[in-house]
Amino acid sequence: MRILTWNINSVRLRLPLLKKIARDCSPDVICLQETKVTDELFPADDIIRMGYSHIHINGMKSYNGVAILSKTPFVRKAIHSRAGRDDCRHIAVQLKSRKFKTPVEVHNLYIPAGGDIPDPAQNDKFAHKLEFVEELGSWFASTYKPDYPLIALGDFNIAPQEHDVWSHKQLVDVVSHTPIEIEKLTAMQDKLGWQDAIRHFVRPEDKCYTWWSYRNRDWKKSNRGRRLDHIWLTKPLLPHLQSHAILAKYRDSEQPSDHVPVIVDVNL
DNA sequence: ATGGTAGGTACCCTA
Repeated sequence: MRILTWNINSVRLRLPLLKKIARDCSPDVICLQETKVTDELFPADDIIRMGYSHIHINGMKSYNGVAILSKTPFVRKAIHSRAGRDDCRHIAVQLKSRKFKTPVEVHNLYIPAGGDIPDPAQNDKFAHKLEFVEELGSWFASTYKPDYPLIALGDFNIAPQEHDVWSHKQLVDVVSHTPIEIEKLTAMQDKLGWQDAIRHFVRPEDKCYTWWSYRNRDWKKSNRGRRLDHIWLTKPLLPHLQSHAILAKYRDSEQPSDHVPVIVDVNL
């Protein structure tokens, strides 16, 4: 089973690129963030014609929005509110599995970016981000056991490790890489024993990015990236993890997203 | 130290 996650930054604008990516690497399940569209205006017909006839969406006007597109049917679908808001940042589906008695659950997450000032007292958006991660961690820990087969993926808007950013020293006070966010994300990870599927393949001393700002003249030349997009698995899935890919070449597309797709192959 | 670009929407917000 090939699973792809991508912050698409407008599904309507980037539908042609989504079609190309789907043709190029034929994922079984596609998880999108920042679709920026209401469910009524979601381009479902095009996506069904691409072969993804099972669609679970939760979108709103202008901001946020998540979608899961699948070639195979869902056992169940869910929409979750986080931090007291219905702002379309967390949906989940269950997929049938031959390896496990229970279905495998996929959680598609768009964690708040958190604004510019890394102080929850001064910046409501940063306070919201911290609250979101904390609540999400408690919810996962109280809802599931560590031996349940779960996948959590999406745009986490946090680059936790030193080599998940181009300069640890220069970004230590920049939202996405501050100690407080990393502490919250790591606490969430530890509560359920989540395994970082990408770092399973990429050594901690090797730089690894999934996002390059639009605000650089030449993203490749300056290479000031961050690893904001993640795929996590609970421990029972780890022996079935086959491979990964970070599709950085799509950052060079015409009208690219600032994020690139991330893929894992898991034997389900 | 600053401002750089992109998308959606409605003349400004979020990233």
